[in-house]
Amino acid sequence: MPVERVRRRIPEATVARLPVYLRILVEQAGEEVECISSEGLAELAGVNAAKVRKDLSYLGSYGTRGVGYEVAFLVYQIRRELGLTHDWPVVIVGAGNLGQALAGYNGFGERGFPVAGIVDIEPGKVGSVIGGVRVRHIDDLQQIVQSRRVSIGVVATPPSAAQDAADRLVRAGVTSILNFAPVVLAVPRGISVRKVDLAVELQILSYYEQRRVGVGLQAVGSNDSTRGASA
Amino acid sequence: MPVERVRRRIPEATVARLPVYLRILVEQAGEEVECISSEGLAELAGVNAAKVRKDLSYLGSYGTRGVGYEVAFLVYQIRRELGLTHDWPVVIVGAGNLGQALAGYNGFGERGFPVAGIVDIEPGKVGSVIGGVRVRHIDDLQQIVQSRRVSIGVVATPPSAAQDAADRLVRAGVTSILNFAPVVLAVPRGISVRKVDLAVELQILSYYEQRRVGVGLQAVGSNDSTRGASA
DNA sequence: ATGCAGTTGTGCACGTGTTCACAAAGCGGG
DNA sequence: CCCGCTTTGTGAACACGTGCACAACTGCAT
Ligand SMILES: NC(=O)c1ccc[n+]([C@@H]2O[C@H](COP(=O)([O-])OP(=O)(O)OC[C@H]3O[C@@H](n4cnc5c(N)ncnc54)[C@H](O)[C@@H]3O)[C@@H](O)[C@H]2O)c1
Ligand SMILES: NC(=O)c1ccc[n+]([C@@H]2O[C@H](COP(=O)([O-])OP(=O)(O)OC[C@H]3O[C@@H](n4cnc5c(N)ncnc54)[C@H](O)[C@@H]3O)[C@@H](O)[C@H]2O)c1
Repeated sequence: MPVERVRRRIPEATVARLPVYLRILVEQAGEEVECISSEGLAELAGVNAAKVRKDLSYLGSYGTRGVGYEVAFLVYQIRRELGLTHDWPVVIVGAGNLGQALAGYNGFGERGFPVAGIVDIEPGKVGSVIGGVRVRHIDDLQQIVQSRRVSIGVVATPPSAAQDAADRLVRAGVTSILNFAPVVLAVPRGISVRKVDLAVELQILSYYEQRRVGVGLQAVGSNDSTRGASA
Repeated sequence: MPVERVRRRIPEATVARLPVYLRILVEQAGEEVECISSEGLAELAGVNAAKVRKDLSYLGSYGTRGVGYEVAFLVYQIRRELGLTHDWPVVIVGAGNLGQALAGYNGFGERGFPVAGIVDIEPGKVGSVIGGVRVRHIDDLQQIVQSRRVSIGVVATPPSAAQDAADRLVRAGVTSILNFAPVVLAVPRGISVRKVDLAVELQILSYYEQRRVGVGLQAVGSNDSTRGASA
């Protein structure tokens, strides 16, 4: 039979949870667990079991009634759906405090996002080696992106330079951006942007902290991570 | 008239956007802008104008029809609502790559989240000074939390130690946790947890990147940052 | 005064996401 | 081979979030 090609669109909320399931499943596989129920996975992911089943049902009917899901197979399916069947090299712009921490972090490469390069505008930063990658000048950005076929860029510059960094990334050919600078980036249509803003996170905590007058009565919230990606 | 005390509950999605508005408004105030319309603010925040108005309406009716919102006043109101009228000292657990980057980052203190302390379990790490803060042993955690009245803790340990770090934070008296480790933390009811997971962000980008077969037709998505806080 | 241009605040309809509840289906034991 | 136990997959109801559209209101010009 022909491989199904009309990929169903997966709800954004589900896309944001699949990586969490994936990590848990990989961990379970490492512990020789071969099969897991939606209930079990839900427990480990801190979400509702029905949600797990519905999420997984977007991938296809890969469970076995009365039994559960085969861990290894699910891992494969989620990887495939998330596009993790091959590596996605990333380029980091800004070799400061944060950029260095990111470049020196092995977790990225391990998860299929090797650091193809890190660039900075400051000549003084160029040349030093972080996590096995040499810092290069930002003028080399396009060359790095094209030669290494990079489609994901990380912005780790000061806020004032973030838009410039994003512009350069887009011009160099990057189509997805992960932004750590606390600014709203303007990008052309079709470019995906996701933002990680620690100050915002803290301020949200502050809000709930401040309301902690009576008892903790807030909804369990389940840490979903729904944010818009892509434009 | 008595000051209104029955605080309306603000929708989570709105709470997540208020910090963004706040930052923009503070910036505008710095540029001598005294008044801004929902349209103008929406443009800068990259969202719909009606959404801005609805969000702000949860704070009260602080706009002037035909004119807009007074920037300074809005800043004050959002700060008040988010509980940013006073500082929230934070304690960082794990003085590794990331913990050091965080401790050395001034942006936190500037935004009202001074680093009250950073602790590690490794005796070798204890004693060094990062961003003006001396790394202390994790056994001092409770003392730091209580003497400095810390209610927010940051987990920056390896994944395997994250649950332990969270447990210690809770035992020490912290009621909100910002977790950088890629694990789902279990915490008692009433403790707020927010997670920042870079690998998840990259995997979400990967999903949309992979689907980029035809044209970029995905919804604009607007970067909201809605995640569950608190348990 | 009155009119007009501009902008807010919100009712309403719509779309998305969550959860319940249950029929359908697999499995193992007798 | 059938029965009862278990768990999936999903329809339907509900909750939540978004955006349109417009009445209500402000301030200014005449
Ligand atoms: N350090 C943290 O823990 C932390 C936490 C939260 C957010 N952030 C945000 O991350 C960003 C980076 O923070 P940081 O602490 O690494 O800052 P940093 O000042 O240490 O580093 C910024 C680097 O970017 C480089 N740069 C400046 N303009 C550039 C340009 N146009 N192109 C390329 N490179 C350029 C600078 O030379 C510098 O090396 C900031 O926006 C900050 O607000 C950092
Ligand atoms: N470095 C990054 O850029 C980055 C990016 C994304 C996610 N993360 C995550 O952030 C976390 C920290 O990363 P890192 O690169 O700083 O790791 P790291 O290994 O450099 O630092 C971890 C630190 O935690 C300390 N520690 C270990 N167990 C502890 C315990 N029980 N109590 C207190 N301290 C303990 C260690 O001594 C070490 O100093 C990890 O979970 C990692 O997955 C890091």
